[in-house]
Amino acid sequence: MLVPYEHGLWLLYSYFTLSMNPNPRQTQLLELVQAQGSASIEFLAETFSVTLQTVRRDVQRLAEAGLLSRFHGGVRMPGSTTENIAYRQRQALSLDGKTRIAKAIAAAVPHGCSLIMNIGTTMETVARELRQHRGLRVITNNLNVAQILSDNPDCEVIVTGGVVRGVDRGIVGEATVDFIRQFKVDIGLIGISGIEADGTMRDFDYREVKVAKAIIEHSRQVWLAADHTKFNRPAMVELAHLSLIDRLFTDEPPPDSFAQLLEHSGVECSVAQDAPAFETTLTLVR
Amino acid sequence: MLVPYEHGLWLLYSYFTLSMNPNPRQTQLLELVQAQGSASIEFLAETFSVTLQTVRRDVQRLAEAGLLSRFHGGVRMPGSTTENIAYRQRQALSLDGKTRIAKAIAAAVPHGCSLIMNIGTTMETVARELRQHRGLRVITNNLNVAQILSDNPDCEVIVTGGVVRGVDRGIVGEATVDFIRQFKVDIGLIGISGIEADGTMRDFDYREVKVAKAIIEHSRQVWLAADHTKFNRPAMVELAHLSLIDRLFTDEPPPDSFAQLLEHSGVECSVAQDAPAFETTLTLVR
DNA sequence: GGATTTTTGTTCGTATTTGTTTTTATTGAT
DNA sequence: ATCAATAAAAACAAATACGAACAAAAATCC
Repeated sequence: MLVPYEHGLWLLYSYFTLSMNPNPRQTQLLELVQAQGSASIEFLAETFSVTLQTVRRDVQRLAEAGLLSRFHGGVRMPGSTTENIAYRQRQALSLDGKTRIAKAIAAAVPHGCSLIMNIGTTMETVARELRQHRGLRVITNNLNVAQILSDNPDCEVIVTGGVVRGVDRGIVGEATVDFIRQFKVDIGLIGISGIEADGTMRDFDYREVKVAKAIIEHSRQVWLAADHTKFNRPAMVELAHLSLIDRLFTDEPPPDSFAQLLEHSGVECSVAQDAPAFETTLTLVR
Repeated sequence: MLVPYEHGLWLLYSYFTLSMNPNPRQTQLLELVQAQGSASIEFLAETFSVTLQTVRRDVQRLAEAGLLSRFHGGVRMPGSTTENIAYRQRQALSLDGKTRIAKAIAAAVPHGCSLIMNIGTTMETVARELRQHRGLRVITNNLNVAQILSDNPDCEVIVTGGVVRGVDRGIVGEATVDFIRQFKVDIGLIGISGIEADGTMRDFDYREVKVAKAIIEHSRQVWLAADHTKFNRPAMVELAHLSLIDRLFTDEPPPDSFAQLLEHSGVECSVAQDAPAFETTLTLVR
């Protein structure tokens, strides 16, 4: 089953293969790998007194079921590094557009103001661009943003409390929403998963939507960061209508239908298009 | 290779080229660079007993995936060039002792229990050792700990809300204390700046002391991690007396005066001595 | 018991990784 | 600017690991 994720990436969810009936040896193998962290195929074959081929078959099935990850020569525990890697890689995708948006936002943010920033790779890029700003006060539910900005000694970083989501190091949940409600900041910066043709902003995670709503309520101005892939991209959970947004930052001119909509909704749209020469050298194209 | 022409197609393509399956060596290389901040190609080649070319290949892939940045002659952590050098160096300081303590603590922590961990380089090392644990629930005011443990998909990480301190990415302040007061966990793990001869634990930051006090109050057991440099080390703010501690983990037998004191205070003292930390981390695959 | 399905072992062509050598690129100092 | 020293990339070869196809063994079903 193909499920849209972000930036046009598709995740392959195979529910049927995910459920498997492991035999005793496979169960033991799994436990052994969990105990040791990783193991080579050869070691496993010797341990269970079977052929390399048999171990490979076991390992293949267990890996298909997502119970462990394999590498050339052996297997290791799933998740840990790889999930994070996937996220980092996603961050590297269309980095050029994100960086342009981020630079535009950073240029528009005055020194010494207060911000709220939510999750998403775009926000992390913005954080990177804000490292040179002076006297900022930033509230965020994104651990990566917090980490990046805490490098800036002249920036007060406040993180919301709550449960950390492993995939993107975002903090979601009631505690986060309650925390945000304590403040009223100059600018709320939000990233988003998709904007529909009628101007409805949507996201995939309802908990993150709650956070975003709280941010909108507790910011004097709301700025939206959305690269061109976000236009007309479907997402499940309704967040709010575009009219609640003050400014929109994007990397390419939005489709005509949106242009009218933005004007009608009183949204000031900034298109960060042509990158300066030095930026293009950073383009990640291989 | 090719600049995106049809967007979705390029994304899919780059997703596959960028995705990598790190083998244990690559994972450890990454961890080593993360721990030390940077490393030379030559050092890495010697550490892992492989050719310079092999390291270069590993490094190239990791760099392509955006997991580290390379420079002529070596690699460093990606992104933030303003890495907090002083703190990283402190972490590298007596890393061996810290790792031994961390391994001992990790071995003593049962699967599936709840923890609170406070700030300090030792706690980060403990977090690293806890990545393979299952079913943990960890509350921390240390963003680095949160980051490390959020790699573990089977670990619920809860960060306290509040102002992030730039030097060590610790979160201090009233909000943190209030947050901790909501919980009661199995084990409270605390690191500390110094223990005086009379058994008084002290720290440099009064706000962190408040956090530590809250942790002691809201943990069923309190374990203290303190390497040998902490004994008789003066610090300003009084935290508590040793008698509130249940277990002490250290890397060298404490001075005689402390041995009696510990016995008298009912503290179980575990000395994690000569365990070649580096070797064990490098022999994951057999 | 015999037929059928599943699992395991064997062989072989292919792919991946690693080391070696050669060529090209960077760096720092004349 | 030029040159030597060093690092990185490219090209190739050897070793090793992987997957597919098929045969043998074991388990399951009637």
